[in-house]
Amino acid sequence: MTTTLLGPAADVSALADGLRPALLRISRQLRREAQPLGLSPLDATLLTAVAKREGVGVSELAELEQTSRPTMSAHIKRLEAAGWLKRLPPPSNDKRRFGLVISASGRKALDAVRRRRNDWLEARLAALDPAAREALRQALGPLSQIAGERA
Amino acid sequence: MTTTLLGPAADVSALADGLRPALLRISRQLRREAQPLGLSPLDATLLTAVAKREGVGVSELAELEQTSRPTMSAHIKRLEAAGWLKRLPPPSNDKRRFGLVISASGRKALDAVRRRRNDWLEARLAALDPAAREALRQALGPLSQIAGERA
DNA sequence: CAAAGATAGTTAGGCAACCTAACTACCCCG
DNA sequence: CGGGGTAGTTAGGTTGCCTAACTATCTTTG
Repeated sequence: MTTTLLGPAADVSALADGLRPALLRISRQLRREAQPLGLSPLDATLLTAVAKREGVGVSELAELEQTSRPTMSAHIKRLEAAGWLKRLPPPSNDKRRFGLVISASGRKALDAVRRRRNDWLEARLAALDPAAREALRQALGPLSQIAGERA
Repeated sequence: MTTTLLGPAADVSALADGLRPALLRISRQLRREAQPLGLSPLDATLLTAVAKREGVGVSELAELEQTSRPTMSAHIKRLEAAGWLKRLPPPSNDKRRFGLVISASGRKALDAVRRRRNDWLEARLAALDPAAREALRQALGPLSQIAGERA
């Protein structure tokens, strides 16, 4: 608790300094594990997001995932080419936008990834003792908040 | 606690599924904030690592930071060009390796970044309520462990 | 109701951080 | 002193991200 003597600002600063390298390193590993025959962590995240909001549009999804529209457009193109999601013609009468939905094979790929236990992050989590995992579970809310995740 | 009914494996799996998107999104933001006139989060992390182990070599640093040697080599080159660190001639008699040390201006840049409070992560942390920050503080150890950080 | 402006999505061009393979230069051991 | 290992770099490619600029389609409004 020595840090609190310096006031909340120093406290936050120290926490940020501790979190930054850990987060950078973890995400490096996370992005690295592109299973040759499965979904990358990013793909899985995007498919999950689409599954959660069937019929979402590219722009809306970009905003949810906090990327630019062109970036999301490219991801969608890739995922569509892989057959993991489909574009439905306009849900409204607006001919500019499509509704994105996960395809049957996308859902299958997602389930397969979830069933398989050879994932880097899962392996790391499994290696921790239960108290450490509980601490992470408690931190999940705040982390999501920092990430700016909306329902 | 419903998840625990499915056993520890499902538990870990659910935690991983929750953490993955949050971590990916946070790191996206983190990597984005390249302050035009200061250190990027990556640069700050690397300089700190070098400062913590004066005289470290490129390979050793690569291993510590969990990147390939060429990747680290390139970072070092960039940081050296920016004047933030220096290579000392061999600390031993081994002419293959150099000892890396942070320069005066590197240390100054690091201090300046720490003093400035306009950092993305710090701002996000400051916006959380104290309990959430405490949860993150508790999670810092486990996160560092996942990241494979060594002393 | 047509022109002007706003919005959905794409294309084009670039950058940063990563990787593997292959190379140079050096060390050390038998 | 020759051969195998190690430190570091070079070369070449991938991924994920960005901004600017464009097309096509609404929507507003004078």
